[in-house]
Amino acid sequence: MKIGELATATSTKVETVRYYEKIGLLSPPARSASNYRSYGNEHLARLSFIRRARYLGFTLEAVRELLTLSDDNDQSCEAVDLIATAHLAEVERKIADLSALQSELTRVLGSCRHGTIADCKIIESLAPHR
Amino acid sequence: MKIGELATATSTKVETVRYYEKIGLLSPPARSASNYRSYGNEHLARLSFIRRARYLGFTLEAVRELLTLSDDNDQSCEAVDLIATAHLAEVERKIADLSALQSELTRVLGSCRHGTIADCKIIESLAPHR
DNA sequence: ATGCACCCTGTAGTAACTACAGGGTCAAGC
DNA sequence: GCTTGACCCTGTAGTTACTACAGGGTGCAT
Repeated sequence: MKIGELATATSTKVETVRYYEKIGLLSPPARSASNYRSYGNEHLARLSFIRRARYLGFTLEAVRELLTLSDDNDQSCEAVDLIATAHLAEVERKIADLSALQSELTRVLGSCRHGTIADCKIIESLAPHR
Repeated sequence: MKIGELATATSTKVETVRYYEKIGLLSPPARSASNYRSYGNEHLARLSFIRRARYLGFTLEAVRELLTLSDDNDQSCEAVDLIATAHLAEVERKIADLSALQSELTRVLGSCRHGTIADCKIIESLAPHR
């Protein structure tokens, strides 16, 4: 299959597929006589894996590790568990941060009396003279 | 005050202060005889504003708009309200996304039986053969 | 006079793509 | 037989918001 087909099959942009190849995440496929990339099903599976992991928010570095691990069927999946657990912790930290932000923004917005800038509470709370 | 003092007073790195000047967020200060930047209190106030807005997650582009608005005391603060409301919506969208992610990661992790990669549910759920 | 902390400019690196520019290839339709 | 359009190729530069040098100058204390 050609790069465009692989891309649409995995909801990826063509440029992104080439990018993954460039950084060594996707192995270089065979080439046609006219130098077009020619992918097989193993590429489709690997790219699907990458896209799903990315969708779950794993960094490309984490994806790289997960791919290496998934290639070795005999290894314990402890390492996989570790990566996923660390990622979950990170996600939970971000949620906590954003929730704090949400409260603060809500508070700031709630104080807006829709007057002029001169007595705008939003601007005021951005430049605390404390 | 010199750049280092301004930086520590606002918990900013010296490089970041120079960066803000380069992109036109902070006006170029006077220079000493030896070409050192020399800041006044208005710079301190402006940089504090920038840092607080950044801390609240506003993009530099939003900060730029907020600064322009805050310079015009007579304008209605409707525009400010709009920017902050849009940002709050964005924050809430991110929280929702991350919460969905959290559930999915928790689910994936919960299915791990700590065996070998061959039957690792985490890896499996990353490469769905559906 | 020598060390050290600070300052200067300018460039390149980070993550994960995305968007060209400037070309080549292939199949269909006239 | 020729053109049109959709696809493919490489390589480079842009995005966000900084951060990290490299290679120099300045100011003050010992």
